[in-house]
Amino acid sequence: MTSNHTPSLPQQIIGLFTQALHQLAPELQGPITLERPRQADHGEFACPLALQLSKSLRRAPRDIAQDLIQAMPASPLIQRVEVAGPGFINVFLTTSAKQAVVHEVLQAGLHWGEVALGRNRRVQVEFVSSNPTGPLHVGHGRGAAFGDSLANLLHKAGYLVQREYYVNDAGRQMDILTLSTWLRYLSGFGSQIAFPANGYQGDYVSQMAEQLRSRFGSTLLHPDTAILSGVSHAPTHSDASDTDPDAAPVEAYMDSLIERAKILLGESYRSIHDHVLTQQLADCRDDLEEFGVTFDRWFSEQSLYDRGQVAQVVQQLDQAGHLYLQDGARWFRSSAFGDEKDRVVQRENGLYTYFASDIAYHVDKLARGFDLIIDVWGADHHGYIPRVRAALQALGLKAERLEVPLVQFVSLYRHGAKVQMSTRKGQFVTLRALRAEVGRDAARFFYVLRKSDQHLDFDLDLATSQSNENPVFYVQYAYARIRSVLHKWGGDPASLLTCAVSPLQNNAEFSLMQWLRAYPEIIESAAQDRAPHALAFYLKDLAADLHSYYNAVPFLVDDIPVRMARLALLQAVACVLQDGLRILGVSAPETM
RNA sequence: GUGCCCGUAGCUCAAUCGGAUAGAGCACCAGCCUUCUAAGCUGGGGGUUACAGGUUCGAUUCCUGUCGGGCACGCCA
Repeated sequence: MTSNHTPSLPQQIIGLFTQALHQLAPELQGPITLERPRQADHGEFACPLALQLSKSLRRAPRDIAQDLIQAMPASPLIQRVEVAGPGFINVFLTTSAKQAVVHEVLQAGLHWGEVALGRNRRVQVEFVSSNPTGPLHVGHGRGAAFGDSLANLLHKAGYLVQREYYVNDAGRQMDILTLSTWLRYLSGFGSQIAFPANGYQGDYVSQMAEQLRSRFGSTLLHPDTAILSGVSHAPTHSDASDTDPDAAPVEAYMDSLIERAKILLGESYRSIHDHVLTQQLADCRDDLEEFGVTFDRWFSEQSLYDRGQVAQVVQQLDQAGHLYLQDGARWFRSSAFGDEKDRVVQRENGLYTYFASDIAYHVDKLARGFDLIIDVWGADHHGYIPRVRAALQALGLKAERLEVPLVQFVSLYRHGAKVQMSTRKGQFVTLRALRAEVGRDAARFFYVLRKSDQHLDFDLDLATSQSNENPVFYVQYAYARIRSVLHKWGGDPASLLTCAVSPLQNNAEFSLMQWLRAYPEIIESAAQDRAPHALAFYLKDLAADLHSYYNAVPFLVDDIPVRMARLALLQAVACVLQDGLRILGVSAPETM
């Protein structure tokens, strides 16, 4: 890790300010920060220290700045410092200090940008965690792209990262999928049972029904009369409107069908259940792998029940006096821990709620010794965070270790109109379909191109057009151009490590060196803020500078020292582009 | 109705945890390939940061209110 050896250049500059501050006002030892000015004529670094001290010292910022400059020790890194604007201290580096970054990058290679933020602390990132009841759609794709990029980013920033997928294999949704598949299977044999309005209607259900038929033949068959015995009538349109598949009669019809299925099928019900679960998980895993996303662990919700962890955690809450009975259900007094109301953990019928198993899940995570637990959730779950925190607090656990970045919804637009999506009816654009249309690279880059908590309008026409409007091509093209030049040159890349960089003197070159210098800072702040989009924007900016340089200056010139220096700079830029794209899950093509 | 998030160029979005003259891309206008990839570059127009107050050296950022949008408010998961 680079920062463990010699102090980085920004750290050295901060050291100079620290000494100056110590001399000027020994009693004030706050953290000193550096900023990167937007404008080149404001120097390489700007320090707002004088502005911040103004209040406590009760003096004009510019006067303080002047004194700080006087107190700063001389340094071979610094050409000059000056007071600017309301009281900024602008730092101008010497030419050699600016150029030194090229060799720093080349020596570090793909390790450039590694920072010690994580200090080898263990972090778990749990993301996607979609119900295995159907194909992943474009909303899950955003969670996958964000979570994976964030995990890469945290790793780069010095954390030990584990990726986990929480499989909701224990709930009613799985029963609904099981029943939906069975009903499709039965209709293949001529059954006339009305398909529930809230059943899963996608083509993949019919495909799984076909699999049941080839695997189990007709052994899962039961006559309609036996199935419908005692089942409430299927709701007609007068009972429930089309727009509300969750209406009570619809739910009751579904529940009674599931109950009959379990009774009639016995052991076979489990076989169907396991078959559809296995199929959906395999499909999900393949889909994500093709998206460049892999998980270290797939954690089964059912396993929490099998090991008795759900019952145990409810018992612990009860013993600690945080539960009470009301209306036949068992409630957790979460309002005592900041939640807006109390929550049920065990229903009147004796079944635990999803909330109960989720408490057990988070207790299990904490017990596994992570210093930081990051749950990437859809923004629609935001109201759920306080109750999980409340439960962990009630159990005396370190709830502050749980962090929940929210990923906002994705709206699809086709021909300027919003596309309606419904998982049950199969009317959604799948992640797989999106990848097929725009490709993995464009999809992954597009997804992280805005803040995760910002609503994302995914323009299918734009994304599927394969046009140069898609910014991923812009960044990849910069990398491919560099590779092309280096290939044409044909020399030994190792020779670039030792060549002199003093010929790098023009503004385009200094600008690129500034960007290279900024990379570790971008990694650190993006990891700290859980903001992969900051890296995406950085790469766009770096690529823009590279393209500009490419058009302004010839590289393969006759002057050997100049040629070598410029190629060294290109190689350094390529390193950062390649590494940044890797973190975002985007390929860095040699040619385009 | 209550809570959370959001409102920045015609469109899609940034803005270094309160910093200097608010920046990119697309679209529009004018230029640049007999030399390393034109999926590129150079220049130009485009803003009361939804609105009104407040906090201070300084506000797109923090606080209050209004307007507008999204989401959530189950013994579903």
